[in-house]
Amino acid sequence: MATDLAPMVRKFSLWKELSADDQAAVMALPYQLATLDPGDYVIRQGSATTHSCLLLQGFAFRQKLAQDGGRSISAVHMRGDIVDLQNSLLGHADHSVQALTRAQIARIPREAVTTLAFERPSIGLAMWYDTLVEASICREWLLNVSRRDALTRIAHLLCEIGLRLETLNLGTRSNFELPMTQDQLADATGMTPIHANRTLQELAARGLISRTMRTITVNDWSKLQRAADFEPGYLHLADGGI
Amino acid sequence: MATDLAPMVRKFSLWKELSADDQAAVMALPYQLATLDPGDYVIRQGSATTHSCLLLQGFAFRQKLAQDGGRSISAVHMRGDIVDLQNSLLGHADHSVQALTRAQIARIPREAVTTLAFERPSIGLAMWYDTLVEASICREWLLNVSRRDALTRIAHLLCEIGLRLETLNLGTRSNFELPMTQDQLADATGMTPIHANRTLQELAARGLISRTMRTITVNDWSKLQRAADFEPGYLHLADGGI
DNA sequence: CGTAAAATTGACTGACTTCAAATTCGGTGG
DNA sequence: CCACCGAATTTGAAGTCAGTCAATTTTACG
Repeated sequence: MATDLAPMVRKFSLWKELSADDQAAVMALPYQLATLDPGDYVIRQGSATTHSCLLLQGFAFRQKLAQDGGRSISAVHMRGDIVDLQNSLLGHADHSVQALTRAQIARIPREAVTTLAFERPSIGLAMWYDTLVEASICREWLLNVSRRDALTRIAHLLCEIGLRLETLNLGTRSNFELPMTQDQLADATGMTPIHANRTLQELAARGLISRTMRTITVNDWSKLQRAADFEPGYLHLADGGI
Repeated sequence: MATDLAPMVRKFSLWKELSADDQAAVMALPYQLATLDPGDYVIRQGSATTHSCLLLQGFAFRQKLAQDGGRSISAVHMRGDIVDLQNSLLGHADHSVQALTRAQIARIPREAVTTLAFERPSIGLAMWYDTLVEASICREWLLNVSRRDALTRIAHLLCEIGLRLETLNLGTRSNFELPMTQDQLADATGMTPIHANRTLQELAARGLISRTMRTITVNDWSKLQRAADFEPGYLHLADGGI
């Protein structure tokens, strides 16, 4: 059997224990592989949705645009994330998803996903759970943008990304490669790229992080966590499942 | 049969057509009624979750607190909203839900909800869809707070609330009673109550709205909509279902 | 190398916040 | 019916965090 969809099984297993049968059923989903370059669209705001996309490699992000061109990045996605469960069940995409880096995805027909979800409740619950965790992260970002100052906002995002990369063995929380530009960092924290740049410098000046271009080294995790007002509960990484 | 849960059927029917059997199954869910005063908690951040709560009457809101006491309101809920599908499937509540006005709720055991969802896929899909629409609204709010100025932010929230009230026959989009204080309005739009107050005055000064205390009259809906950068697609009110 | 994108720097501006006080509203009891 | 009180709203003045504009430097990459 092809094991391309193994990251999906790993993701679901974070939320709910799956039997061997369930795991096999996930891996047996029909799919089409595709490779994306940075900036390529996984789905475009307003278009009809027919597929769910699993991110196999690389990074992606969700974004919405304001009338004046202002951009809001509402999520960053990593290997194993089902980048498009959010949009694909709704009739129309209310936002866009784009590749952040070079990325590989698997496109799965929408009906195959929903059918599987209801044939196998464990899988269905894991999917549902997954969308709820995304919503939880979105609420935390809303708090981040609306009630924290620039330094805290950037620090918070760095904590979240570091921790999530560590969970995927793509780095450690104290040393990782930031997969986004300062422009994107700014759009994810609701500030200008100029100020995002100055805030990164301020974090370094205070000794909380060291950095070279995209590499972030956290000098003292618990100190950064405090400065970031970062409480990882909202990621629901160790909730004990459903 | 008791018809207390009829608002839930109406809500689900927005997302997916339900058979008579399905409708009966929803109404037959076990529940306990409770009445809440303004400020009473439906669920408290951090606590374990055992029930889903349906809002039968009145208004409620979701909130999260920052370390420094700053509050972010991440959703406003109305009659028929399942206020706690978000929290109740996750092990721990990552945010609080409180009554905004005097309110009546029905508490439904979590297992009854999930069991029904998988016994009857139409109902399950409607529930899932409901949580996805909430996530969509959250992303729009994130854009609102992070990339729009104060005037546009407040106008946008007024448009959303007006439209949702109209959908529930609790007013019209051009004339409705705002169910929240200016303090709460400020926490939902990421600004200070002082500035929220001045922004309301500015909206009135520009002739976009008239108001007496909590009553909002929209003088020219399409003008307000333009000023608000309000595109109602994110509410998914007429997607044609799944 | 050469080029475009990304990062960085500097000076200036302004939208929103902060702090402090006054006024109005809504409900309660005399 | 009116006096009272806390909550909500409103007003004013001064301060600041972050935005804007414009230019320079560094980096990635063919």
